Amino acid sequence: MSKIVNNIVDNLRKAIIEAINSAISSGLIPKGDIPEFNIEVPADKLHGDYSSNVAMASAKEFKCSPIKIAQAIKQSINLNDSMFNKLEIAGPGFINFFLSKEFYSSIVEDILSLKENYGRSNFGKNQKVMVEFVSANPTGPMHMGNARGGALGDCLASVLDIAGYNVKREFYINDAGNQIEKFALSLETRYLQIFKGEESYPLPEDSYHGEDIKERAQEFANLYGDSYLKVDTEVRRKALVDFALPKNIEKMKSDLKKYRIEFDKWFYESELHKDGEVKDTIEILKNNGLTYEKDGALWYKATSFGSEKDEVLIRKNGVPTYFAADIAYHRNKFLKRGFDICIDVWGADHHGHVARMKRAMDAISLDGDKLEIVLMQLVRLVRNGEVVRMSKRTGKAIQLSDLLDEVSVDAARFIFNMREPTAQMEFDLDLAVKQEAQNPVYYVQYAHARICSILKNLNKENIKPRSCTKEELLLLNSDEEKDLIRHLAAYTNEIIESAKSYNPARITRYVIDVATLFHKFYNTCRVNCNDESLMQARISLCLCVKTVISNILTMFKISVPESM
RNA sequence: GCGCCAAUAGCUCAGUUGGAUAGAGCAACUGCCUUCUAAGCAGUAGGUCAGGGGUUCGAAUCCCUUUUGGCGCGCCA
Repeated sequence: MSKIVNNIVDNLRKAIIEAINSAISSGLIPKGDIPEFNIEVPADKLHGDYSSNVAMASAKEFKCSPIKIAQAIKQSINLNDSMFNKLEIAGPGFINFFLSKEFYSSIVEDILSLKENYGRSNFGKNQKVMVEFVSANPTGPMHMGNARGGALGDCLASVLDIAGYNVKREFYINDAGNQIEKFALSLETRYLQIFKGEESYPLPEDSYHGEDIKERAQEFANLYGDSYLKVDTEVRRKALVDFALPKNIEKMKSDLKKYRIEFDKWFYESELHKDGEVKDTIEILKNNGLTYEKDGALWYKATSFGSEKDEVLIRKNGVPTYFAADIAYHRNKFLKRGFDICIDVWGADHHGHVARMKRAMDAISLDGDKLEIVLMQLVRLVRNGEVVRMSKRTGKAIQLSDLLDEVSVDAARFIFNMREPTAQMEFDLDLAVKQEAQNPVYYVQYAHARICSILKNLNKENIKPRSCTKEELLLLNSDEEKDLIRHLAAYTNEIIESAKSYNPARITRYVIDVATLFHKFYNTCRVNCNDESLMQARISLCLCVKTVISNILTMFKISVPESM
C-alpha cells in the first residue's frame, strides 16, 4: 500500500500536536487540552495542499485568538521529515500546508512500483465481511431495483476487498414461506387453465399475474401433459414448484452472470428450516424471555428493543414468518459462519425493517451494530425525458434482462454507481446507450485509450518507457501535472473513505475526476516532446494514470479498452 | 395519525462529517485539430442552497418549525 500518502495526514497531525505541546511548554499559549480538529484538502489550491482548522477549533479551549495560536504553531512546528516545505496562516486562522516537490516524484514512483496493487490497504484488517445483495424473489424475473442493487452490492464488495477486508458475496433465496405458496397457487392455476380453459380457473386475487408464470406452467405441461390433473392439489403444486423454481434460479444466475456478478454462495432459506436453525433461533428468544403467545401465534417482544409494536414469529397456522427466518439467517452468518460484519443491500422500501432486524440481533445476544444495512432508493427509468415503466417489447415492467438488451454492461454498472445509494436516481436510457462524450463511462475509458495510443505511437518511434531518476520526475512541475499527481495520490484514502461509508459512488466520481485532470494535462503538456528527460517523466505519469484508471475499472468489472 | 428519506443552476447530481468566493456534467452560447485519439480542452452565462427561526468566530451542512415530494407502519417479503 502507499506508505507516503496514508502517512501524510497522520504525520501532519502528529506534527501539529507536537507543535502545540511545545508551544504550551514554552509559554506561547496557555495550558489546555487539544480538541478535535480537521486536516483537509482545500477546494482552492491557493489555500495550500492540506489545511487545518486546528487554531480556530482550539481558540475556545486556549482562550486565545485563532491567529495567535496559529502563529505559535507556525513557530514551533517541525516539518523537516515531512513532505511539506511551507505553511501559511490565512483567513480567520486556517493553517495551510504546502507540499514539497519531492512529494510529487515520490507518488509517481510509488504508483509505478505498486501497479495493480496501488490503492490497496489493510484498513479492513482482513475482517470477514459478507455483502448480501440482490436476493431477488425467485418467483419471478428481476427488475430495475435488482439492477441497481446488483451494481451497488457488487462494487461495494470490490471496494471492501481493495480496502483490506475478506469479502464474500451472497444471494439469499427466499424459497420458503408464503410467497412460495403463492407461487405454487399461481402455477397451478395457469396449469389448470391450459387444459380446462381460463374461464373455469380465474386467477385468484393473491396470485402472481405475470407472463413468466404462464410460460413456466406451459413448459411443465409440455413435459408432463395432463398427467398432473388427477393428482392431489398438494402433489401437483409441489411438482410445479420443484420444476419452476430451479428454472427461475438458473435464469437469475445467468442474467447476473451476464451482468458480471458472481456470488460466492446462493443461500437457500429452506435450509434454515430444514436444519432446525429457525426453530433454534426462536428457542433462544424464548429462553431470553422475549416471546409470548397471543391469538394462537407466537410473538416476539420487539417493543422491549424500541420497536413500536411486537412481531409475530410463528403464525397461528404453525408456519414461521419471514422475520423469524431472517433472524435465523443473520444468526447463521454471524455465529455459524463467523462473519465479523454483515452488510445487507436493501431497497429503501424496507427501511422499516432495519432497526427491527438490528435489534433482533441484540435480542439473540449478538451485536446488532455489526449488521449494516445499505438502503438504496428506487430507480426511475427515463427515455426521451419521460419516465418509462413498461418495456416496449414485452409490455411488462422493465426487467434486468430488458435493460441489458438495451444498455451495455459497462454503462449500466458505471451509471448505477454514480449516485449515492441513498439518493433516488434517474437512469437515462438515451444517455446510457450513447457511445459519446456525454456518457461518463466512455469519458473515462477514453482517457485510458488515449494513454495507450500515446504509448503505441512512441513505441513506433522506438521510444520505450524507462524508469526515471528523481531529478527527472521533478520536471513534472506544471499546474496540470501537479494537480493530476495530487489527485492520484488520494486514491488509497478514497478507497478507505468509500469503504467506511459503504459508498462505491465515491470512487466512480473519483475516476471521472482522474479522467478530467488527465485530459487537461493532455491538452497542455505534450508527452512526445524534445526534452528526453521530460518526455520520460511524462510517460511515467501517463503510466500512473493508466494504472489508476485500470485498477478502478477492473475493480468495478468495467472493460478497460486500449483503443476506442 | 406516527415514523424514515429527500428538497442545491433550466435538467441530472456533488458538496470530504461545521470552514475560506456553493461546484461538476448535460442543455445554451463563443473559441481551439496540416505534431501524441475533438469520445477532448479553454471560456461565457446560469443560485434567495424549498420558506422561516435558532445554535457560534463561521451553517447548504447541526436543532426546531412550515411547505412539497418518495416510502414505510400486515399472522406480506
